[in-house]
Amino acid sequence: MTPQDSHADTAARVWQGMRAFVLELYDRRKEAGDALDMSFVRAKALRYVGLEPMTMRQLTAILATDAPYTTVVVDDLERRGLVERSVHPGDRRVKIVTATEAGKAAAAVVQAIMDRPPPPMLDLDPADLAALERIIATLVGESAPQEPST
Amino acid sequence: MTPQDSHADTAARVWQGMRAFVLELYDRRKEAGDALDMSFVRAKALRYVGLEPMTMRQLTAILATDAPYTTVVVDDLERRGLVERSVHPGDRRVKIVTATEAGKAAAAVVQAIMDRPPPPMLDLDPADLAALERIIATLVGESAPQEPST
DNA sequence: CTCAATAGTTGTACGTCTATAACGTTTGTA
DNA sequence: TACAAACGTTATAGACGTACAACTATTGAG
Repeated sequence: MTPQDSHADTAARVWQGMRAFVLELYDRRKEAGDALDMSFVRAKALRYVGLEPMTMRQLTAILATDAPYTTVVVDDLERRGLVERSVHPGDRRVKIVTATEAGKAAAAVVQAIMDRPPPPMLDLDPADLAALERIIATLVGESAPQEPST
Repeated sequence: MTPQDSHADTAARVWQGMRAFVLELYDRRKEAGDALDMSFVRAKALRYVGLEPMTMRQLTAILATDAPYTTVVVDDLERRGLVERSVHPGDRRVKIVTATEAGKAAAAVVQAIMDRPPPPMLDLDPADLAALERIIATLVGESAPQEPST
């Protein structure tokens, strides 16, 4: 907060702090992968499929990869008995990926690791946490459309 | 905010929202790499070396990789004329990596891309932004020690 | 001086992810 | 019926990152 501190300067500083908090101090991606002995992309795929069955195409979009790699990932998860493929009733071209019971359990493990709030966040006093919740909701809500592509 | 909403539940929800904001909506790592036509790890290395010269060992710690890969990364940056190696005066085992002028310029590009605040953050009203700055400072400040290793 | 420890490099192997082309199957349309 | 489009798979090549072993040069302690 220097004398000439502009709104944009403050925003930049806040953004840097938030990035450091999420990416440097409490990035759980490695931990999630290690817990299931698989790469993070596979764990991420399983996490989403565990929430609800989806098509290969939808999964490809979530993983932000291409179709062939999604095949590889789902092949691997299927070999581990964590997901199953079935044909979409009504369009036999489409495959639906569903988590097995074991898959849902593993997905829940990933979810728990990712969602576990960092200690400093738990240490916030209730008023600050409530304020933060409201502001984060604003940020995320306003971001429905992805960032304009570069 | 359900009737039985606990502090921990709220924190978990806020954490998820913050993660989504940083990692899903405004992850700039790919953009940074593309801008310099190099992998993100190289861009990250350059960004830090651009701030201040450091030893290979320090750079290895920042990149969270091992020494051999740091050698590969610095070799590449050196081949591009973006950094230079020099011997540490006082300990000839140690090499100091310094950004050239071109390297500093490229580092600034990366820095600018990473630090550019997302539009929704700029759209916050000043009071909310100030509150957010204070809370983020608390979170990051309290996080000096890394998360207890798994 | 001797020797263990440190910093960095070289080489190798592997898992992971990206990207592209080609293919079979199925669908919907002309 | 013929044909273009969509969905998923197979195959391949290559960049990227991780991990480990072995090596040189240098330093500092005994």
